[in-house]
Amino acid sequence: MSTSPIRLRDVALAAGTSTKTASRVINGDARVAVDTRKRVQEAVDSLGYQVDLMARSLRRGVDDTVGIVVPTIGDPFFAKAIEEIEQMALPRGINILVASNSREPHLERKVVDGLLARRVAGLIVTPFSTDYSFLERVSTPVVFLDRHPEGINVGAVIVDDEGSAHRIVMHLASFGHRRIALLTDGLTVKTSRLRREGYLRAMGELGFPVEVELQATGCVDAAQAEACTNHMLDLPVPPTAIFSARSETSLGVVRALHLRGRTDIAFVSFGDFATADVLNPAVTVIDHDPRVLARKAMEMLSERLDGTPASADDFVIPVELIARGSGELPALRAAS
Amino acid sequence: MSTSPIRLRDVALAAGTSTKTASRVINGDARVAVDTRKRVQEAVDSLGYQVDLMARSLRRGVDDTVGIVVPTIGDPFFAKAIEEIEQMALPRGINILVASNSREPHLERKVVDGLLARRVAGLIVTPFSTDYSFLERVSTPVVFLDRHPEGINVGAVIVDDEGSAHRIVMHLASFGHRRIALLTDGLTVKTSRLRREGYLRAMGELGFPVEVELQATGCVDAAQAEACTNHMLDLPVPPTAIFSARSETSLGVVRALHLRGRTDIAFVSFGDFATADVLNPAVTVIDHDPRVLARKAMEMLSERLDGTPASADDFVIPVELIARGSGELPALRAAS
DNA sequence: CCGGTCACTGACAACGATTACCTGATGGAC
DNA sequence: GTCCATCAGGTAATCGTTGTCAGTGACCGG
Repeated sequence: MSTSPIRLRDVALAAGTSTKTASRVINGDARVAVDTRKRVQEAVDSLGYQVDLMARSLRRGVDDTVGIVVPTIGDPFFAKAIEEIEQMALPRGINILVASNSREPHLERKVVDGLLARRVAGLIVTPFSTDYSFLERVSTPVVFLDRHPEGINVGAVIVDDEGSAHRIVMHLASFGHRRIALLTDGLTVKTSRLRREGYLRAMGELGFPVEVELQATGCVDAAQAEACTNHMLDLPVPPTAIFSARSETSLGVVRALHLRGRTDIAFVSFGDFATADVLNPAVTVIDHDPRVLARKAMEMLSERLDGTPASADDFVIPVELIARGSGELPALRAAS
Repeated sequence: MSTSPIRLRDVALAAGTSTKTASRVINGDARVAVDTRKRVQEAVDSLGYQVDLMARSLRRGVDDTVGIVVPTIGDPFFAKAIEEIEQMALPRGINILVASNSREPHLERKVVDGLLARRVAGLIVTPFSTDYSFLERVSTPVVFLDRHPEGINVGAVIVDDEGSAHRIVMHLASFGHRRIALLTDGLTVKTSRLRREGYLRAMGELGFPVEVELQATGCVDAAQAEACTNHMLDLPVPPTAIFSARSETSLGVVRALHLRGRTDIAFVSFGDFATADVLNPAVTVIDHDPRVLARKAMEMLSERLDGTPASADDFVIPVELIARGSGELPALRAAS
């Protein structure tokens, strides 16, 4: 059976002090006589006292937690980001509340509100597609991760989506490709839009025709990406190169290319994934490390939690193009 | 700037009732007159009132949260499990607190205590290697995930580790393999021990020699697994088949085999991974779906939260051997 | 020897919601 | 017409901790 919980007053009683003094010891207040501190400390140890964080948080007005909102927790990208944040929070005694908006715009607001009702000390959010201006009324510090939100101007940690996408297309073009296909998540997602813009700009600059049939802009998961890839390969004139704008969709593309034995088609992925360098050919990617983004986001949030004046500027993480082979395949079957 | 927060008394004032009545409405108490209820409801809506969950939890004694403890959040296996739990918790208005023990036995207790201090309603824990008997003094419902803990007899959702490992070895043996290598995580991890036991039992039953050099029992991550695999391939008489006891280590094995062009070596992975069916040869795995485990764990926890008498029995999830090719490669280079 | 710091300590209220207990009505049964 | 059950709703206590403020000696300079 459960032992009755030990409260601060039990400690105070055992130590022969007031609860206030016991509280002071627990919170490391210097103004406590050495022997009093020792008595309280002993009482704490022998009774096995643990602060009731619920009560503390109510009294203090904030909870020592950071809320994290991502579209899907299971996505390795976000899972790694969450891990990084948790690792940084742990030593500070901060716990993390994880919530997903399940890629549902109508849930985003609710999920964030739920976290705020818990009085989280701070929030790290990967916006999906909601207008986040409602956060302006809130005093809780927020940092956005991977995407800049709509309707509000606060700090976000991002990468140069548009520029990197542009670079990928240029890279493929330098190997002779003209028919370059694009696979993205739905365009309500800001990163998808930006990456597509980079693609379009590059195609325009190169003077390549931009064909609708080479753009699959609604691949929410690997399965859909696989289907879209298959569809493209069945076109009368299929693409000679594919640019997948997300790791998750890349898995689908890889699956389609390998199952159909079309590994002669060039391929670049925006975002690395586990076996990218083991496949044959190994997959060329834009490095897009969630840990790096997460670390920076948590640093920014920590500053705000410590009351440091918050710059609302975005922080852009540099990325790298890692050429592994699949992105350097020549366009053998000459451009149409 | 931030609007002053709306409290229950503001709602009560606006609705012309006492806070108690407002509270009743919010908590769906039937004993409230229809029009009173309506007035309160309107006040809530127009003021945008949100319950302060901190205060509510203090009063109630428990918080509507479920704590999850895993070794590493970034591991896709656990990430998927967490996702599943979150999905189930969301509609019940339950938030989840995620913490990792970072594979550090000395952190396990601390992390769990931290969650308990938060008065979580329940816990789902994947134990690493600590004695969990301290949980017996606690009244918080706990369900263990993937591994049965030491020192305590409560419900756990697991798979038949020993039996499945045994099956894998038998499978490989049926294709002529005798020199079957084993790669596991550290043996302080219970699943590793059990899978190794299954391996040893099968080898014994088959009358195959069990060689120390064919057992790498400390592969904590993919990189180490890769190194161990390379080491084994360099043996005078290398193995003809490899059994990796964990998805994470499988990635390392795959990497080594592919980079060295030794895809003629048979391979079976305990646990599926993203590109397993795309590789050449596609990787044979024991299906070990984190979502299925997580769903069952959350169901068990929900029952306990609802006060249903808790059976402390383990629940064993059935698994399947998915033959994809790599596990069915014959032992061409005849057993020594 | 006195006013003034300084170091330490405790009583009390408050955080915001819920719960135990209580008060008046209302209404139907007898 | 009386009485009890039932319903609506209010009052005050409470959850466990911490901030505010007051207070007690001890010690110091003058």
